[in-house]
Amino acid sequence: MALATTRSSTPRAVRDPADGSPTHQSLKSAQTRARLIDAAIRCIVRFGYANTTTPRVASEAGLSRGAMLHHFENGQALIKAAIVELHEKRLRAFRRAADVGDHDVGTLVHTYWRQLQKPGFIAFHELALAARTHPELGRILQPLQAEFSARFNEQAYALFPEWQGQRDQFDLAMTLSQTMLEGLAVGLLTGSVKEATVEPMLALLEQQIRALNPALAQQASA
Amino acid sequence: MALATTRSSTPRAVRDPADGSPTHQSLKSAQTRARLIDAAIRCIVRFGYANTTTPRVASEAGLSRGAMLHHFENGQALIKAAIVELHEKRLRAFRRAADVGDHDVGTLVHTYWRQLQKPGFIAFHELALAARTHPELGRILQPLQAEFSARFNEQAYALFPEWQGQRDQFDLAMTLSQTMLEGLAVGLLTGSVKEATVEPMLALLEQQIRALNPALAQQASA
DNA sequence: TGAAAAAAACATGCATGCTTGTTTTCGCCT
DNA sequence: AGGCGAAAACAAGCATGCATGTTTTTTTCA
Repeated sequence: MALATTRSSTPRAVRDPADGSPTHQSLKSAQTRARLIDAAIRCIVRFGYANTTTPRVASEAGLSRGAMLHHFENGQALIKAAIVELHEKRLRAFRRAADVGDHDVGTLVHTYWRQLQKPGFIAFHELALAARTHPELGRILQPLQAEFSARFNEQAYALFPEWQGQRDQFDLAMTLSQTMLEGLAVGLLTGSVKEATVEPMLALLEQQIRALNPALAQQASA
Repeated sequence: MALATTRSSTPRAVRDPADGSPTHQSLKSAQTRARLIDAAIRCIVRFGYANTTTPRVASEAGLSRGAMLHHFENGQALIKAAIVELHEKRLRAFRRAADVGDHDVGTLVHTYWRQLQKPGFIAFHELALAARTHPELGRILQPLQAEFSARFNEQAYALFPEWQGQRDQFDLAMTLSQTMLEGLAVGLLTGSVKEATVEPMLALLEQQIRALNPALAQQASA
């Protein structure tokens, strides 16, 4: 997706009638848009961001390219929508994970790890790396990434009473977790890490987190 | 670089006369080839692999596109040469680091970390991620990556008497280091990690490595 | 019937490999 | 020794393919 620097114009959104009742067409339109966004994400995962072209996305969605551009104006608009969708997916998954009653460190680590195994992470990493050399993409991605990071850390901190009053240690543990787990995930993606070493790494991370908090230290580690 | 699936033909290498003495032409040719390879790597770092086109590389090298294709047949041959060059750079850097007399854990961690800060790592990561969706690239990259990994681990194991007889622990420490440091480097690249958190992370890694080896445990950690 | 959705047709730009042309260097041979 | 032919280094142009956005036509449905 070349992400041509075009003026972002008329965001051809679904417009219901004045009374707000969704018409048949507006429903179908929203549904088609969703199908296109999903197709875009699938393409990014399967072919990589660089090879995610408009004809491919359209064909993946089972639509003509013309129909696709009817809904999205240009490729950039579609990518932007896909990013927002991915972001919201991430937030939803985080909320779901936070709702789990069990706040054991090991469970948390494994939950986060499972998140990174999903296709969404691949797509995000593809986009994040592409953004390095594509300012246009960076401008879209950066604020969302910051928002997620802030919300994630804040919520997590509030969720764990064991860390109260040790914000620095907690932040360190969070950064450590993100770094290790994402490093592991990227390593798997690029083949520099073998599948068999994943579990030992998770155990090591868990152990390290416990070591950072005296209140957790006495609990057994795997 | 589209990496068209073309038959790899005549690897137009530099051929000296039978007596092996380098002629003026062969020297200049080798030099030009090196300039092209360097230009390719620079382009990958600056524009990303996907935006590394043959005209860009040629212009970066200060040559015409025709001249470039005279030396490299097609884009793929150039990329392949660039990968090999990067691989050898990595091996050389590793050898240099191993020659340092001081085998302190902290020094080693920082030395490895400094390696990952160099442009070569960016290029390698770009290529590794592109290889995920580009089998052609993967076939080139994979064996070199395996060779480096094996050589790296073997040499490092021989270099540290403190770990003798604890191969499993040692391998774990190596994987941990690679995962953490590469995760950190990628995090910096994609903006998901702040510069300020790097040093604390390195300290944490160092501490964890010491914890894995009783012989190192008594030494002070930062 | 008329507006939105979908499809098709169109025009442009760029990257790729290939081919042709020009200059420089090398080996050889009288 | 010196010039001649071959080959390599370099440059430029050509044709193809594909991705992009724009415009026009057809279909669908309230």
